[in-house]
Amino acid sequence: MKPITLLRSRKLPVSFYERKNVCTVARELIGKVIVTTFDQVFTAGRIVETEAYNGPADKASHAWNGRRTARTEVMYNHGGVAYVYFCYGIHHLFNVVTNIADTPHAVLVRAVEPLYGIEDMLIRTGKKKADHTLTRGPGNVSKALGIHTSHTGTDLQSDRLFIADDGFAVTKSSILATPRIGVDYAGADALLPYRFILKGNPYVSGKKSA
DNA sequence: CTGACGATTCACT
DNA sequence: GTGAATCGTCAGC
Repeated sequence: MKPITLLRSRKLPVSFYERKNVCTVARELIGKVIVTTFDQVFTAGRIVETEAYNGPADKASHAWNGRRTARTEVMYNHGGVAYVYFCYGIHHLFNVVTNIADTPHAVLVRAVEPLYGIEDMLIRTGKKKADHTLTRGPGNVSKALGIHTSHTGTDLQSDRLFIADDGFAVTKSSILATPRIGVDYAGADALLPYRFILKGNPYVSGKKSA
């Protein structure tokens, strides 16, 4: 079976995303495969780094204190849709909405390990060779996979953008929880261990994977 | 309408 | 380690 066909048959169900603990979803997304087929180009990568954003209670979240604006409206969907937004005038960041409708939780995908379509990722990013910087960091992930802010609100049961379980085994001890990156403004919430990484994977962003 | 700034990245010192 | 790039979003007037 072709990889794309196999992956399409193993999409994570809506029930995976609708669970109420956003950290559980963020942790379990480690090792799963994110797939895009925009413009007939098939690219996929294994998720090796995520961050959880715990809705109204989380000062680092766009939905902190119940903020609800045109941009964040997508987060109030039920779990299992994409939330993509534009940052620093340059970068598109890809998130997965979790929990039930009206509870604006989300998981940011910060890094993946390229699996398919590496040539196309090089074209999209303008890089010359496929090293660990290709899909390290949330801006690069979106760029390599061709994800754009226009994809915000996309249902992850779609064939064009989804996440699948290809059977890759991740042991609990190989996942590490650390504080999140770039959220110093969030005060005490910046210290919460809401970032999950696959220990030792070269695509994980930041300095040493501690 | 205006201004300040960000869930970042990359080139350069 | 430091700073520029670059523009949509949002709070405040």
